[in-house]
Amino acid sequence: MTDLEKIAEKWQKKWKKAKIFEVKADSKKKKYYVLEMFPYPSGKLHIGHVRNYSIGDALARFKRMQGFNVLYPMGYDALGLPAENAAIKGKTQPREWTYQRIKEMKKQQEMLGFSYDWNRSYATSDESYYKWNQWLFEKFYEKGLVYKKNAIVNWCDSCSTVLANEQVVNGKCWRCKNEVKEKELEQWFLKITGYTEELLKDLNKLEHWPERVKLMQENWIGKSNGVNIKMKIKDTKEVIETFTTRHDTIYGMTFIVISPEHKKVLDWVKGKEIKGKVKEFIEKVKKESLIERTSTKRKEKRGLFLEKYALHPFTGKEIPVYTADFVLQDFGTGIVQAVPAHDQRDFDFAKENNLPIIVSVQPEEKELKAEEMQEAFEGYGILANSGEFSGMSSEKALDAIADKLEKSGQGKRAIAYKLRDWLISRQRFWGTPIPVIYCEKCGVQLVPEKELPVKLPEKAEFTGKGNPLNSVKEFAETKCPKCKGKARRETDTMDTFFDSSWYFLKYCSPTKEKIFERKETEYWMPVDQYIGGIEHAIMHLIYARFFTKAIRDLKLLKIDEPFEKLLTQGMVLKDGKAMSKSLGNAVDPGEIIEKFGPDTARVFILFASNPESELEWSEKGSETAFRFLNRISSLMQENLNKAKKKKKLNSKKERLLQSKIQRTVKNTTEFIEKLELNKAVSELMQLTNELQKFEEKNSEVFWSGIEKLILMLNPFAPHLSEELWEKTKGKGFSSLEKWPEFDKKKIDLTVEKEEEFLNSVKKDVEHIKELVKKEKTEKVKVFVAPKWKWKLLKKLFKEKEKTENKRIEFGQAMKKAAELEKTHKKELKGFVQNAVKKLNEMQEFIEIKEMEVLKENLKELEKEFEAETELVKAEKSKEQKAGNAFPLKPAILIE
RNA sequence: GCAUGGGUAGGAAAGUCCGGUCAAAUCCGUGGGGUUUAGGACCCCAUCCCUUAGUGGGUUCGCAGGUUCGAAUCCUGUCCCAUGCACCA
Repeated sequence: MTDLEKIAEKWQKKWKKAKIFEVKADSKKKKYYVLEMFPYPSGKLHIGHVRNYSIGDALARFKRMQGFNVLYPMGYDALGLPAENAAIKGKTQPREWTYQRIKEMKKQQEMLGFSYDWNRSYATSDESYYKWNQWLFEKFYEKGLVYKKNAIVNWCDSCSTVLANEQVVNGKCWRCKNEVKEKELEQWFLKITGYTEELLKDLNKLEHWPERVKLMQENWIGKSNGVNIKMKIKDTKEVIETFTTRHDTIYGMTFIVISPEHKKVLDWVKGKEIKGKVKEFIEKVKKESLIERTSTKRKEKRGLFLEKYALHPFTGKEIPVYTADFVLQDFGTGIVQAVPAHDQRDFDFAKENNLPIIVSVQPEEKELKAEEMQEAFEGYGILANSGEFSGMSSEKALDAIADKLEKSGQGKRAIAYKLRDWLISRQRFWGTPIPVIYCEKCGVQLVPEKELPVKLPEKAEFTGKGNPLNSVKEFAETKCPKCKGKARRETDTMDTFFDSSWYFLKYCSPTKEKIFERKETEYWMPVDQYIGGIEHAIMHLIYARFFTKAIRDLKLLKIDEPFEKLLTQGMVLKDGKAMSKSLGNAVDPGEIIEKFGPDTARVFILFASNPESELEWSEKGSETAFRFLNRISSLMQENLNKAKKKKKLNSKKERLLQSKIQRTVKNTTEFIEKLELNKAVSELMQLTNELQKFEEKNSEVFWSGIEKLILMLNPFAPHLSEELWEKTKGKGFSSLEKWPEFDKKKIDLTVEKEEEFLNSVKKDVEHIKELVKKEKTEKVKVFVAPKWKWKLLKKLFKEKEKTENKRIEFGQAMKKAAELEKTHKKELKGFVQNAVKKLNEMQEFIEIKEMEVLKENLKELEKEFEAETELVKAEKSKEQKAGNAFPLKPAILIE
């Protein structure tokens, strides 16, 4: 309601004025760096943004209250296509459009009351930011981490630019979902493959990353251990190399497949009759979009015989060489040994082309016969038809065969990765200009450091065709920095993922003179908690890790990994579907803020679901949150007049409430620490209920509960927290208060457990009653026995069951008592005895004529069954090993 | 196909690591009552099924088995769902 809105505005102003969220590096203080993935400024805040920032702000506020020096910044990933598309559509320029959106977005963020240090904010489209993109590019160039090459690249028609491999999702453009084509172009690459091993290995260091993200990166890197095998081509001096991880099947090789893009293919068919056919085939493959080519739905494999034979390295047999579309150019060597018996793809191809099948690995269960096989056997087994290796297991053969290849110089162990170098050229305007000049005489020249940044022109024409930078003469035409002659500027710009690969470093020290102040940056880094969407699991998160390592190797920083903890938040759904503009089902968070204020929006979104799970949007949900906040508010304000004459009480109820308050403090703290914020809110709701039910609203406990509740509310509903804090205390900021600390001493276990315990006893008694009724007996014996004696008891009574018609059952109350006595020895001295007493008293309620309660009186029984003492001992040590506290339980004997 | 994470009351979502206090927190929804000019809001009670004044009984935590005196919780198998990867040799 407007009330909450007014409060929000009031406190946002106060915070700003008092500058309470501005921070400085201070080596004396413990730091904590909370970071959300910065947004692309599309203008309006999406509900997913609200969720993202509500999580981050809750943590930032929590850590701040715990006494940490908290860095919590916000910025804008402001370069990129949408601005340019807007320019094509309308009369605006990308710059104008972008900064307008940033303004709008920032306003909304401020309305929500996030505790950012706005002083450190920037946009990647600021010249003072992208200057350092260019600077880094040059440093990387000098280090050999940047290179230009002619390559087959992924081309998106609708974005009219190339894409990195990471940006191709299922053969489609990650942004516009258009099908991606192959195109041959000269482009700039970053040598991320120089860090493949480290990127893979260091995943182990990331203990606090979600397993699935690490797994996705691992898969993306795609390491395969295998061998490269050299094979001579018959009647020539040529040697080709195949890569395989299954060299144990080498004797099953019946043909070779080379990828259609491989240079050798055209070489080989030169001047031959099949040339035409082969060329046609290659063209066909190239024209196919990636999605068609890699579809698993298509089973048939297309290929051609190249009229060449390779010689088997061990047997010297002639092996025909084919080219086929199922072999990829850029994995391994682009050539594979085909073993139809043990690889499904090879099997399919062999069947279609009538190629022989040789079984070289036999599974253990049955014997394979080549003629009868319906599918390939891809498992490990025992080698057959494999010369000297026949009879060996696959596992052993892998090593033995690799050894033999290496010794004979016919091959060596090799590792292949799926990860390729990162293509960063983009044929677009609104990106960081690549600081390179092409001179006819001097070739590729870097723009001298002093001349950085290479600025984007103020204006350009956006026709939607080609890169607008090409048509800006002042930009494209330049002089060679070396010979001062006529030269042309690189008009490709950088992939915007370049910008976001190091932006978290810039927040640490917003200086303009350097890329960053080392000392400050090293103080703040690494990011302690990073929060963002799962969609960046590979692209952004692997690039950022790569940059951090590369920057370390430039000796600019000493940090290996940028993000200590990672939380990947779930999506916000409506009717089970992701919300999106294109589906037209997006909820505007602005409406809720207007209706209920920012606190409500935040509490609702945090309470509705665990941050990692998906969140189902509901209209009612925000009302709940709103009511909850109002309830706290009125609970406090209605009783404010009673606060002055606080009474000290010492009733059981009061002690129970005190315990409850402490439990809430403990649980809430732990939940926020684990970022299980929905549970934290639930805890606060429970405490609110308890406080409301508590009758003595003028008591000290009640008010200490209220105070703690208000403080613990700050991370979730900061404005209301401040308002209520001011009302109780008269001054100050709750945001600057100390987070309530759990005080074990204030928990009154005795009282707390009493009821619980009595209930247990009651249950046991009731159980006894029931048994009595069923068994129609009038006599009951209750033994209180350690658990390790149960086995014995059981045996004992099994006998009696037969001979004397007696039964045994086990209760639980005494166990409870015993456990408590053990873990809380001092507080609960004599609890067990009490329990026994209670149990005796309970007899009154049971219509049993005779009931004995005996504690550990089993010695006599043991004597009766002396042979069983060994059993008892064994059970006892087993229990103790398992660390069971004090497994004392009553055994009930019915006679 | 491979990998990971899940399946809990009308809905969302705790509890599962560490078995007994679990017919199972919390929130919504639904029903009843109080307050209110009405609506809303607020407060109280109920909400798996049968039964009672309190109470008692029955059936539940995807499905099927197993371990145990005792299983939502441990073990085995199985089905379903979500996400990611996928002609990677």
